[in-house]
Amino acid sequence: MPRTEASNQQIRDERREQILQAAIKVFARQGFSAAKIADIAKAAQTSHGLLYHYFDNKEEIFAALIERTTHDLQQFAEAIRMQSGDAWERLTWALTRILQGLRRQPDIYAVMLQELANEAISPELRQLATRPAAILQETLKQLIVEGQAEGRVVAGDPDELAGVLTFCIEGLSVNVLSPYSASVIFPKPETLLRLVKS
Amino acid sequence: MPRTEASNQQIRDERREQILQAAIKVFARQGFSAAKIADIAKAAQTSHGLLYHYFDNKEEIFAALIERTTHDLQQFAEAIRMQSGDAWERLTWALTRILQGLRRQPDIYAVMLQELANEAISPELRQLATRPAAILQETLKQLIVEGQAEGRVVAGDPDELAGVLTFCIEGLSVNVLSPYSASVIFPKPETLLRLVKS
DNA sequence: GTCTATAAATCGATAGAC
DNA sequence: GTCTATCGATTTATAGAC
Repeated sequence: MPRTEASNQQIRDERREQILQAAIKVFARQGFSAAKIADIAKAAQTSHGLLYHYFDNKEEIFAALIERTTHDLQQFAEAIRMQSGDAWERLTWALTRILQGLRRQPDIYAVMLQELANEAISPELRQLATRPAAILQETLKQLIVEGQAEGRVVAGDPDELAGVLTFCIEGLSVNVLSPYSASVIFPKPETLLRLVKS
Repeated sequence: MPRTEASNQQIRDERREQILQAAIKVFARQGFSAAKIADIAKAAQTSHGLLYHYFDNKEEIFAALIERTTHDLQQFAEAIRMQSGDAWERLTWALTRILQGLRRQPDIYAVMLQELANEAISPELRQLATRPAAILQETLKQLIVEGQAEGRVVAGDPDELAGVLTFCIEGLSVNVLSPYSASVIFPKPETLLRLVKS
């Protein structure tokens, strides 16, 4: 009995997912350039030959990761808008969720940040890589602007305030990934919120 | 007339300095792994062969950078202690100086951060690379503890507070280095200080 | 769909001339 | 002290068998 087209498709989807998950881990810990195709293949428990069956090259894998992250963050932004409560409550909720996500999976945030300035990546891809952080920052900015109208967020340039929050999250992600991160203290949401509280 | 020993020494010192300055730029923009010896040599305006006359290998260059940065930050910490005024005033001075330094030379901060989690670097070197950030954080912590005794710094875990400030500085440095950093807003010292102000 | 073997290119590091 | 030529190892990517 031959494999059906449907089950073949399922196999492909699973493999692709395996590879992407492995790539996140490897990119986060080695950086794009040092990450070897063989490393990703090993982490995904496949041969490196098969990897080229799913992606044209290393940049394609990276691009797929960035696109997924961009999509995830857009959904997150949407979820925040759907959240009930005033802007301050939604800002609290958002930062709490972000810090939780960072605890479970710091890898993707670290990839996002580390490759921003990396000239080893093509300019087109690097520009793509700026998107997730931009979405995050823009989302926070919206909440800050609304919060200022409510009087619960301190006056001041909302871009500056959203930027500082973003820097914090990015800096934390890389520190968490360090093998010497035992002493890294995860800030509480309230600690970060002090930055913008009026 | 042959070159004297003294002038030879001066040539060596200058070359070494040229190479280190070039290495900072290249490491910051490409990361340790993607940074090619040829790139560093070109930026330093020497042949790549000569580079090996001054350093045994790529890791040695990186180690020299880290050591210098560690030394510079130790001196900075000492300068802060020498500063007059209470802890709050010295904390303000310190953050102002750090942000100024980041404007002029974001490269070394970015190198510090980006290689923290990079497994392409030997464990010994990576541990060394944790020192500069640790010194920075420890210095800020001291000021925070003193500031809390004065009542001008908010109560709370000083390690957490110092950590958040450090994350901000690190995150900012990488964003500034990105070629798409036109929209990055340098936070004012007062903005960061809100995180710890009582 | 998956693997192994291999081609082709890149890059760190060395040797030797000046 | 400095350079060019080159080796050797690593790694991306492909080809072809199963």
